[in-house]
Amino acid sequence: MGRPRRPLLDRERIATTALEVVDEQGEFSVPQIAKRLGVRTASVYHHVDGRDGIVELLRERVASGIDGGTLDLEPWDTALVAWARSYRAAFAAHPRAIPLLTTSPVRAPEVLAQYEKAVGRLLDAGFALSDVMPVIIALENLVLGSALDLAAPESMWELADETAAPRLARALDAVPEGRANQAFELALTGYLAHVRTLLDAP
Amino acid sequence: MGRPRRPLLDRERIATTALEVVDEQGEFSVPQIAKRLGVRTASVYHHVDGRDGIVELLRERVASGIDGGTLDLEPWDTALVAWARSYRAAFAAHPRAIPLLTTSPVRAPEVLAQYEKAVGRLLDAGFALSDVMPVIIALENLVLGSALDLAAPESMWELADETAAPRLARALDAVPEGRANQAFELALTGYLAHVRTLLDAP
DNA sequence: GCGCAAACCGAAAGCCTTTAGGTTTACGTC
DNA sequence: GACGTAAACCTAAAGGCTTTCGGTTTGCGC
Repeated sequence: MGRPRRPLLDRERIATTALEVVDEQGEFSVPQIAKRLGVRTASVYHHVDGRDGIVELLRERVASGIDGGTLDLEPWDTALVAWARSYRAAFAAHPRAIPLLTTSPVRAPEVLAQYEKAVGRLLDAGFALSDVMPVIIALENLVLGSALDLAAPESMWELADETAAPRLARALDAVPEGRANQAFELALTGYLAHVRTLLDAP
Repeated sequence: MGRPRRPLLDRERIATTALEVVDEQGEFSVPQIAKRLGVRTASVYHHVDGRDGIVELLRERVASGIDGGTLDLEPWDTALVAWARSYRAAFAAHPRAIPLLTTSPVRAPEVLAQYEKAVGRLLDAGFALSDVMPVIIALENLVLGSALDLAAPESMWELADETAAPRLARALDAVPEGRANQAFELALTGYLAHVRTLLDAP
């Protein structure tokens, strides 16, 4: 067949298709993506650094949904919380992709720029240099941990044997709607309150 | 060859070997485990429900490192924090296994019993029924998020281009030792402080 | 117009997971 | 103690996946 008049593939289309497949199935394979794009498997490898390269593409694509503009809000704590919510929302938009992405943190250039901005906001707010990274890493952990919760099937929270854990069963019944959001907001509130105290006590 | 005089395999040995492989390589395959046990690949399938069954075995094995006794400590908040630390420590003992396990929460019977106990402690402490699960889920998110951080290679935190993110680079330099622990403790402290306030404000 | 590089394809190696069917041994029952 | 059944291992094989290699055609710069 040879080279086509117009390219059939590029990294954008591969990323889009991969995310499509993952959204539907929770996994993906290179042949699956190739088939959807009407192309042979080997061709994909000309644009992407193997399967892991596609995962990295997914990571960047999903992370591009984070609104870095939130970090410009005033005051600094409003900015931090808004950023955390946007961070989590970006993952929440593709729940089935989350397990693939959380294995290593996002390190795409645009996201790194956001980290740089976040560090700046914290330093300007008066945080000690040695406190800044723990504060940010803790936030990242919070976001990723809560994101994983979104990826877990609802059935994980249905009890097989109610009599073995009666109080757990009652507690579960009491929280039907939006449990994931509620847990995230709870942790976020506590986090922020504690972070604020770091400013007063050097 | 036929059936051996003494069984060569059982779920215990499979779990132990799988964890061994994962600790070394960060992944595992059924043929790898079979080879280590001096057995053919197909034999493993007689004891375990496929590859996913082995993952579940790993989840249970790692979770068995959680000390449920911490939940008997007094007062309730001491118990909760000790449980969280033990929970995370169990994962930290096998960092390379974490990505395999965090995709869905631990739901082994013994761990479920711990959840039941945790619910009991919170109810006895006076928490509203509808607050209990969010409090516990948030704790779980905290633990899993921090565990993922342990699994990420250190190189993830080395900056390729320092000039592009000068303040981030400085902040990173200021936290060389035990950043993961520090972030976890920070989030845990904030979490607990906030959870305590739920008791006073109904 | 020519040459080089780009973009696709076919083929194949070497993994992996899983199942099906055979063979020998243990174990409970009569 | 004999016997049938089920357990525990095996060989074999299907079918999937990732990745690489070399071939073919086309676009593009000079």
